[in-house]
Amino acid sequence: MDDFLTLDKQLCFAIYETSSQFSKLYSTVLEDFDLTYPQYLVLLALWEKDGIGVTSIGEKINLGTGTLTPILTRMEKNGWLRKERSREDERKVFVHLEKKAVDQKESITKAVQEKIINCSISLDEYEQLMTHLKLLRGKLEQAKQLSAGKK
Amino acid sequence: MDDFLTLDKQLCFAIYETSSQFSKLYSTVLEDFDLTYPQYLVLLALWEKDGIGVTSIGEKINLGTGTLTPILTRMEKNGWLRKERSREDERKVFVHLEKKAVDQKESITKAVQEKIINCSISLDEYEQLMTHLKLLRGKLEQAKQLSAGKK
DNA sequence: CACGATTAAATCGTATACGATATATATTAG
DNA sequence: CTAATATATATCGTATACGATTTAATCGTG
Repeated sequence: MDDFLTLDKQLCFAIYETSSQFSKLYSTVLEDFDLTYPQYLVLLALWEKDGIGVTSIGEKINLGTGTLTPILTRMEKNGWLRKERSREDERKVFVHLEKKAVDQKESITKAVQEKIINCSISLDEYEQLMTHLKLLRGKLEQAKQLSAGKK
Repeated sequence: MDDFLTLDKQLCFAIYETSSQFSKLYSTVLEDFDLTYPQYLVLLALWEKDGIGVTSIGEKINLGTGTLTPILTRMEKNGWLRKERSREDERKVFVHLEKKAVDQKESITKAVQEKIINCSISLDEYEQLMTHLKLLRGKLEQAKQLSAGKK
C-alpha cells in the first residue's frame, strides 16, 4: 500500500511539476509579447488553421468554452484576433487572426525556439518522451471511459 | 522553422493535456471525498511529514503562498487540517492534519489506487516515463537558470 | 408547421496559479 | 540597542480551468 502511495506521489508530482515548469519557461519568452501560455496555444491552433469556431479551438487544445471565451475576449481586446458571428448559422462564432498575429508569428516562434534550444533535448529523447506521454494519455483516456461507462 | 513549430506544438500539447487529463482522472475519485487534485497533493505531502510550515509544503509540491494560503484555508474550513502559529517564531505557521485526514488516508489512497490500476501502466512503462519526465524537468530547470543568469 | 432535442457560445460559481506587494516578526550589522 | 535586512505568510490583481446552467439558434420528426 505504501509502495503505491510512494509511486503515486512521484508520478503525480512529476507530471504536475513538469507541466508547471514547462509553462513557466515559455512564459519567460511570451511575456515580451504580452502573451500567456494558453494564449500561445490558441495562436498555435489558429496559425495551423485560421477562421475556425470556438469549439474547434477548444478541441485542438482541450479547453471548454468556460475557459476559452474569456481568453479569446482578452486576445481580441489585445488585437491578436477577431470574433465574427456566422451569417448562415448565428450560433457559430468564427475566430480570425488579426494582422498583428500573422506578422509576429515569425518573431514569436523564433524567440520560443531559441529558448527551447537551451534545453538541448535531443530528438531521440524528445521522441521517447512523446511516446510515453502519448501512451499515458491513451491509458488515462481509457480509464476515464471505463469509469464513465459504470455510471 | 515549420518543423520546429510542429514539434513544439506536439510537445506543448502533450504535456499540457497529460497534466490536465491526469488531474481530471484523479478528480473523478477525489470528488467523492470533497477534495480537489491540489488538495490531494497537500495531503500527500502532509501524510509524509505532518506539522510542517506553509513554505515547506510549497517546496514539496512547487506552489507559492499566493496559491497555498487559500487552499489551506479551504482545507482547514473543511476539517482536513489545522494551522497553528508557532510560539517561538510568530512568523511561522505549522500545518497539522486533523483526525479526519488521518482516518481517511486509507480509503482515499485505496480509491485512487483502484482507479489508477485501470490504466494498467506496467512498472517498466512507468519507470521509463518517470525517467523521461525527470530528464525534461532537469533541462527545463537548467534553461530557466540560464535565462535568469543573463538578466 | 410545430415543438422537443441538439448545438454553439456565453455566463456563473468555485478553485487554482503566480508575480508583486504588504505585513509582521526575527535577525544582524554597526 | 537600533536601523536595515531578511524571513514567513498573507493579500491582491490578473489569468486560467472546469462543470453546470443559460441563452439563442437550428434541426428533426411527426
